[in-house]
Amino acid sequence: MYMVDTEKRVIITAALPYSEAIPHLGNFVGSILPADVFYKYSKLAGYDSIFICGSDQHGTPIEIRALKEGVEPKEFADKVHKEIKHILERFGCSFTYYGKTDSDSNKRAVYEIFNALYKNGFINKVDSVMPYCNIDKRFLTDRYIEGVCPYCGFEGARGDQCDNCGHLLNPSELIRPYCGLCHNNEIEFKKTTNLAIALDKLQPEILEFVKGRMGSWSKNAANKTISYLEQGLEAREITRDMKWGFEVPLEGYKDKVFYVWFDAVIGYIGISMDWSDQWEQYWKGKDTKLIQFMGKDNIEFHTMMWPGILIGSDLGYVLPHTIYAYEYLTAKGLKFSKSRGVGLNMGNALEIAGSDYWRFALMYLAPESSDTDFTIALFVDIVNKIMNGKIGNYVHRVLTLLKNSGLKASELVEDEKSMDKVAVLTRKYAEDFEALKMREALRELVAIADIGNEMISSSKPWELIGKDGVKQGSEGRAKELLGGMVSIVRRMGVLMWPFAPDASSKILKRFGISEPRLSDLEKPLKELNLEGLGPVFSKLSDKQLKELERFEEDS
RNA sequence: AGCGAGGUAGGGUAGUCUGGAGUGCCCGCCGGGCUCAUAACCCGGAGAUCGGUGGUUCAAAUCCACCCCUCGCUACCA
Repeated sequence: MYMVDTEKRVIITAALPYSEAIPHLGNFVGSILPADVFYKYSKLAGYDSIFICGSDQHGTPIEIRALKEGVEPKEFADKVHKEIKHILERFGCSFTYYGKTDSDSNKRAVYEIFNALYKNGFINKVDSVMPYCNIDKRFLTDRYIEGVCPYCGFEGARGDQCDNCGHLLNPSELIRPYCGLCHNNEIEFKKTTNLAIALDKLQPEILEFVKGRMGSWSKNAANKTISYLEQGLEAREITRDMKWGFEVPLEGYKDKVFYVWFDAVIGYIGISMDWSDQWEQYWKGKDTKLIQFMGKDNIEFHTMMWPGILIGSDLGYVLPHTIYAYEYLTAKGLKFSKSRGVGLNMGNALEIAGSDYWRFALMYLAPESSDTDFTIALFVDIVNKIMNGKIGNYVHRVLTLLKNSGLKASELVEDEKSMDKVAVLTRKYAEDFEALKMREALRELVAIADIGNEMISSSKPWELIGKDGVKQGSEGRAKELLGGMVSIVRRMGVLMWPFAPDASSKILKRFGISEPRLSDLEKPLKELNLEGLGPVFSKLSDKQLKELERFEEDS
């Protein structure tokens, strides 16, 4: 019935969270959550899919953060990695493997790819002059050199941008520059040579790749990429003068490390290597579809640089099939924060409400095509009205009716005709998913609940079924009505799994389903376990609301 | 400043590629119904100069031009 090619292998990835801090809800809904939801759908549909993600551990911010805390960067990054992994699991994410970029496997993958790029002639040397702090004995990235803004005279402008007037800056433009780390002014501009990937040489092949694939990309990713390509790509540096990272395996560059973006995108492969020996069947499989989710700030890395790396190294890895870049979930009137304790991050969100509530509400508002505001009022509405009122209440009232009727589920009759609308919505649900319109798919589920509730209202089953069973002579009618209603409960349980896995499992357990598949919907109803009936969802309590309000902006 | 995305009832969105009556959805609001269910559910209604101006067209939310506002990127944040 569902036109799914189960022979096809699928790799699903989400942009790797940077292991400096616990992601906030906006980060979560911008890549990992939709990726996880899509992965769960792919399992429902019967795809041979894997879901790969992990922590991005290198780069200057982590090195400096560790320095400040007086620990080794690796120790710091591994600690945060464990915290992120734990919180994502608590949010119901079912990664095939959640790894990290600072691993031996990823180092092997990076070296293999770098050596191939080098051999194939796509590695350039690039000379540049960079600020160097003679006290800290290190080169400073644009962010970590400060001084007076040449445009507005603001003291404390950073080398990349002035926070006061918004002007974009170069470090050399700063007046009276000083080191952003030790605040001394012993700055020297020194020459350094780094390695770069020759995206300019790879441009024709990247262009060809983009043209062939952009039909299945999100609009922002496709258009931005075309615009970049029209302007022409430049060589992009892949090494840095710092200690934390994978050292460059080339004579003359061994005191440098690979640039964090380079080993982060390759991390998708490196992390898969840590997962299983089967990794190659996926990454080098001819028919593998690579589907990648990310926030809009990550587009160019996935649409040009990453394909450029794969094309230039020519090692037989699959290129991205679908690139879906989410807009931002903004938090008007709410504090979304990455730093602990200050705002609503993934950790304290779970202390207020269970993961199902966040997953469902966030996907209901998922910023698929434009920035979307997340407010407490919206969250409360979605939980109380949609999840609790429509879906949870429907499940509960039908199962209660069934229990009161004393009828066995196996003797219920499903009236095909009354199920037509529901079947159409289920088909739309699958189509929405295939088109990555997951928010729409979730709305089909809500529409199914609407149909269920309407069926109950119009057929008035309480006239046939009392607390002590079905009224004399109404058994046939009761079996018909309950057949449709109960099968909708099962359907909602299955279709809800990607969005609210806990509640879904709770419902499906009654039907004896542990690994839901869309094909379960075609099976006749079996006996149900109606032990301990209770609400599937509940409304947010006053206590929960109070806790949420703590995260409202004071202004 | 350049490039990309977005601006649609009180709020949130779909529709825009491929022009055809302001067409749909969720919340809120108003009115009615129901009593199986969690003060839950169902039905009906009101509410929109489709960011602005100008243009093309028999016809524009949709196509073109210019302008305003929000977000992102601009190659050394990741």
